[in-house]
Amino acid sequence: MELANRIFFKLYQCANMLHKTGSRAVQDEGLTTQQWAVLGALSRPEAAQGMGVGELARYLMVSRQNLSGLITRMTRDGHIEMSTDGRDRRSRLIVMTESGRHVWMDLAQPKIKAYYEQALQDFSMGDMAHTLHYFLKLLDNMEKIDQKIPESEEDDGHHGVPEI
Amino acid sequence: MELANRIFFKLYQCANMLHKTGSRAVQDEGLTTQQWAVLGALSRPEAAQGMGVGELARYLMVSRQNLSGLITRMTRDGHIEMSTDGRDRRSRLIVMTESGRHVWMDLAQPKIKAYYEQALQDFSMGDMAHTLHYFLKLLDNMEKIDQKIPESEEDDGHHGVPEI
DNA sequence: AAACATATGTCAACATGTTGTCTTATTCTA
DNA sequence: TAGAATAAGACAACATGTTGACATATGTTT
Repeated sequence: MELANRIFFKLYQCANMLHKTGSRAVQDEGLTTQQWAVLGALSRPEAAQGMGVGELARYLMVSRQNLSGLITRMTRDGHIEMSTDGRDRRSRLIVMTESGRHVWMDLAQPKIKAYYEQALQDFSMGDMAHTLHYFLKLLDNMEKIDQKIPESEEDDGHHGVPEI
Repeated sequence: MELANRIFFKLYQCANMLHKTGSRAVQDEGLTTQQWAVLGALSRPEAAQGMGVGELARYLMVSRQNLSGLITRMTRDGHIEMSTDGRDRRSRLIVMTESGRHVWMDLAQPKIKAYYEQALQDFSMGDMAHTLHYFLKLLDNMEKIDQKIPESEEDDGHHGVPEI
């Protein structure tokens, strides 16, 4: 399994470098790699009405508690705000503010575009398609590992009294 | 750059899942994904004599300050220990302890092997080779981005008086 | 209505990651 | 030898990530 070992070590290094270089690319806008992911998620047409907290946490694949801190900081910075969902009053929708949209579209996007171009230097269209394909496959397998937990069915919350 | 966008978002998700599922795979041994990377680095024949702090930080692509905390915890847990380098007395060599080697070889390795098998489910030998190739290429580009900093040449330290 | 499920908030403890600053040893070099 | 570079340690501030536990409000089902 020497190949497997090298793959995961490189993935680990890639993760560290993405965090470092990605955050550095948008630091002038007061953003980080994670906040960039949040704004990216909220800027999708599918999320035009906003996204619930749990929904966004699942989408980004981070814990609800972790996202909570992110939301606090981004609300403080005026990038996003919460609004209540009319249909389900338990849900609170996270939406981009006008200021957030400006920061994202006008300030961050050019930096991100430049970052992508450098990070994917010498990648052909086919290379990119293959890379994405392997990422999707890897992610799929890791999600299966994640769900393969016998006790406490996948998430938190108290699903009724545990029969003592 | 829609493809680029998807690639980096998947990389971000992969990083989160590697952290989560990897740490969970070795939690019974009291390890985390990062500590697993450290032990993996130290168990290589090239590192038989140990590795310096800065050397290991560069190898793992993390900051010296971050590695410092990791070292403290792993020393506390008895997995590693520091020894002085005879050749360069500024350097301190990080080496695995007997206990650390046991935890790594006998306890963690079987779990890691199983993890690799699940995470690389349905990857052919060729798929793995390609995946590794794209990771290496991506990492190479990100390293170039990292080094492309005009001021404060790449690392910390005081390189003489900065001409006031 | 009562029980259960869902959606979120909050607090805590901990491990990782970054940057910046300052100090102390060494070693290398002009 | 003096100065510069290198290797580490230590501290701080901050952002991210995890898990666990407990509270609260609101839907849904029986």
